[in-house]
Amino acid sequence: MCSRYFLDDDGNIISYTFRVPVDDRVKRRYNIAPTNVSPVIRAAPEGGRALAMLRWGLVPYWADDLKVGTRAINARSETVEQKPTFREAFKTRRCLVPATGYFEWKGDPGHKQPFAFTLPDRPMFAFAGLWERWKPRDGGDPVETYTILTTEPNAYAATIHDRMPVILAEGDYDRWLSGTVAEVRPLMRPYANEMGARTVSKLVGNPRNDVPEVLLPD
DNA sequence: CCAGACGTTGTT
DNA sequence: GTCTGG
DNA sequence: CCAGACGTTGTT
DNA sequence: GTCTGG
Repeated sequence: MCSRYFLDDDGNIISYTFRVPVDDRVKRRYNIAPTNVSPVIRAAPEGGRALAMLRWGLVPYWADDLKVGTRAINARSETVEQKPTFREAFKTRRCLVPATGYFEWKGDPGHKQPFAFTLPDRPMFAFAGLWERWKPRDGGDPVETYTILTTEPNAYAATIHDRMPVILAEGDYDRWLSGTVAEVRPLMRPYANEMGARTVSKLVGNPRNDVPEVLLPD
């Protein structure tokens, strides 16, 4: 399971834009890749929820550098409570990761075909995520990062891949953000409703290669 | 004891 | 920070 | 987009 | 400096 993307109203892949807090430039992306700063939703200290821009790839607070995060883009829900990298975040720093779809690849190495997954009844939805705050040893600005939980695939996802991201029901958002460990544990399960998957160009998601903005026909 | 890992997936 | 392996 | 690599051989 | 990988 890897990158997510955003669609327009017609279901075509589009770039999405957001303002980077650091320099206020407008960044345009076709796809979210590991290490990209991208939107997540957390419980706000003052109550309610807050959108924030975090870097994809969780870096635990005790890490020596950011490199650890490039490998922690996903966390297995089956082991998240035991793994040193994730267990503290799982207790108190959960987040929602918004998306309109995600890519998955299938096939032999060198001939892998990418597929775009969507939820027919939910134009936008949320993955279950965790976040962390890492402080550089040299006293630089803290860096906030996140990861996406994975689980076993449902019948749809299983046709393409052996894992899938944890997709939350809308009614479970608050529970995921603020519930106890016992309350959120049962939420980490395969998505129960219908999903769609379409083949897309192998160049999708890579802006450097003039990414086509439209899904290819089935 | 101390050094080293701490993770998931397997594409472009 | 904490666990594991040597 | 941006961080990171940029390379090959292989025994003291 | 430029290409690649995430």
